[in-house]
Amino acid sequence: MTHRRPPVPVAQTPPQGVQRASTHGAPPHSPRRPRLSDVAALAGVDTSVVSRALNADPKLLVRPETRQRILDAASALGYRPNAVARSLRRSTSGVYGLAIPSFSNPIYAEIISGAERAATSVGKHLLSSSFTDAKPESLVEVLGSGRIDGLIVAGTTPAMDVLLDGTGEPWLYLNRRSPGRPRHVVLDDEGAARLATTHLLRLGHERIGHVAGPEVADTATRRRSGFLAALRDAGMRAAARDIAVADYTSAGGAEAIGRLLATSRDLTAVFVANVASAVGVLFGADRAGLSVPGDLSVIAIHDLPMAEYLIPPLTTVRMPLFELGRRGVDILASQPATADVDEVVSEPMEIVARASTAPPPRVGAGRGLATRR
Amino acid sequence: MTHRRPPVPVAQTPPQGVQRASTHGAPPHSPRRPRLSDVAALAGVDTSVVSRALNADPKLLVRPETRQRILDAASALGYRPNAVARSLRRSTSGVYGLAIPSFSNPIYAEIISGAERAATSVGKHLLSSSFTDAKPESLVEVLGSGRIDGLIVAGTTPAMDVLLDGTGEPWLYLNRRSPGRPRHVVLDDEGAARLATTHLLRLGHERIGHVAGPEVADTATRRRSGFLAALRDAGMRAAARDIAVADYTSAGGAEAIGRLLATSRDLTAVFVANVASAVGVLFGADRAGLSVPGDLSVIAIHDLPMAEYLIPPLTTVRMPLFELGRRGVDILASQPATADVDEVVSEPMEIVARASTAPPPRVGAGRGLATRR
DNA sequence: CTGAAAGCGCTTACAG
DNA sequence: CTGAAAGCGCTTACAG
Repeated sequence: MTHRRPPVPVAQTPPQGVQRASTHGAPPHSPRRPRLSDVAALAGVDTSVVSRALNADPKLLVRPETRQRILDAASALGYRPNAVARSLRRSTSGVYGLAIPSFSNPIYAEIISGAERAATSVGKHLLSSSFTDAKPESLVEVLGSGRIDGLIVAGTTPAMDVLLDGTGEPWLYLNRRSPGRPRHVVLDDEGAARLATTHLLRLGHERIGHVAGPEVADTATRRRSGFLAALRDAGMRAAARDIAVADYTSAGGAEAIGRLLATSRDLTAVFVANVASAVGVLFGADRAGLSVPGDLSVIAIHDLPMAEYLIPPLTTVRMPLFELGRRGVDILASQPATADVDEVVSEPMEIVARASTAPPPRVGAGRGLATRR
Repeated sequence: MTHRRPPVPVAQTPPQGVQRASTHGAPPHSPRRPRLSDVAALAGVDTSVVSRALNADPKLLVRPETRQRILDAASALGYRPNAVARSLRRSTSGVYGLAIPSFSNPIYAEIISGAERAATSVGKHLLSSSFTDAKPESLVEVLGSGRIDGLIVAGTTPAMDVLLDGTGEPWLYLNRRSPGRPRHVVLDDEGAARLATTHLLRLGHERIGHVAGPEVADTATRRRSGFLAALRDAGMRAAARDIAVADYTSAGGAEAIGRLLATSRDLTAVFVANVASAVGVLFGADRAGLSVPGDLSVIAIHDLPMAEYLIPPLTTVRMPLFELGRRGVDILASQPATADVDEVVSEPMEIVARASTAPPPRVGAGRGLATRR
């Protein structure tokens, strides 16, 4: 029987009772959880044979009837191996960890989903945690504690690659580059931004603004670069006032589009760095009396189930987030902790064209600039 | 794994090599992870003393200088206790698990956040997992494996309370009632629905519809009850055709409001079972040519950061989700696995009044039925 | 074919 | 004040 004690912090020690009363002669109908030795006793064999039989060790030569006796005994007792003991012995836990800043950003949902799928397919568990409360050191501590076999860190956080390296265990940044030795898988955010911007250019837009993500986010930097590069390739350039920095939230997006419209009144389209901001942009445009896409086209990075039901439905660039999570786990499982990893997920990104983008208003038609001035 | 064998007592002191070894060719020599015995050897004391010193065992009487030597040795070696060995010995892992159907539903983000906070404050970790891929049995297996000290199950899933009970470990349903012996903490979904409906009644609405959640969801049932009860209290009743069952998604919400408007043309308000559906309802109303709230008021359960930036901003009932997660962990930590738990989170719910609700259109004014068909 | 033994890295009652 | 010893529940090389 497992002893339930009051939760204690690391330092402790109420002088609790003995773990288990006596060494031998466990009561037959004890509520104690069955162990390997209970199965062995019931089957009349050694624990080592039980272990190998239950683990289907191919090197175990055992009489079919003995094997059956073992399996019967295990199921009669409801035996479930103690994963902790196994982990200690094998020095591998069968668990990968994934850490993100917060679960409230919906893009992580898809990443986790891909990571869980990959973990399942390599026979591991994936357990996730946010570190809003926990300091980065606590993540390092978990990775170094033997509890998990590897850690994926997604999203913007204080850099901790050096600390993580100190554990000797494999870890990986997802969609964020590691400053020191390369240990990351990223999406082609620059390409996605190019794709989005090019979509607007092809529709005929010539004055395109950008609602950017926060400066600290690596993804924001790459998306801004892609935006600028696409304009450059088209022989255009963006003025500094055509870019408003926001923070990947709806509130920030609403505020940023307000600034943009105030300073760059002739914009006919805006490329928004993420979908949450874009919700705010749609709102801000509406509040400013602009019709989307009649007066202003809006496109954003990342798709969401909800995007299709915004007013108007939002054109987005769908990114291979699921695949990103999957690759993360695959690499953890297949590459040594010391290997350099610098990979871009190759799955295609695609424009999900919805109603928020359209050709620019013809000059002189519709609201026209007058509306804004 | 050669690193397990060599008991060579070489004067190994160098703290972990943390340098960015340019791993080209020769794999960098990864020093074996320091164990308790390494610290003991360096400090010149027994492992048992080290253990007690590092764990700040109050019963340990040790000379200050010895204690300091131990702490110095531990930090010189970069010693990090092996949590697996500790778990095996203490038969407690210091980890709680939380399982949900999917991370893509944003309400879980807040629940997880509360649960993580509570776990931190009782000195435990909280690790989360979805079981979209994994079968319920795999959850049971994790709970029964000694890896975690308790499990919280949130959201609609196949019932597995009997299986969970079989592990002897504590578990808890969150916002979902257990069919057998009570082991759940819920929100007052019925009260929230009453609150929302009453809000509409107070605005003067007399024809109120309901976009419900899926029949299988316990929360959906409770919200529908609250809706009906509030109407009843006001001396009204809802016809069956005033309720459209959806599935907690935007797509379902859009579809449901379409059905509702087709059959109950005189509705002036709709109570939507969750916020994702409400996004679809706003969309569907707009598509049907109705203005919100001019023609139709919309209110939904659960608040979201995005709700404020929908068009129009959505009136919601904010639920104490954070507190729900927190209570879950608190109970896991404080109640025995055998205790009955049947609790409603007592923190207040509140109406977040935004622009999607208003008094009903005056008869003869506004769109009128003609607009609809 | 099956068993005995060592040991994974800790913690803790007990002895001195 | 500090150490020796047992043991948490497994796995696995080795022996018979």
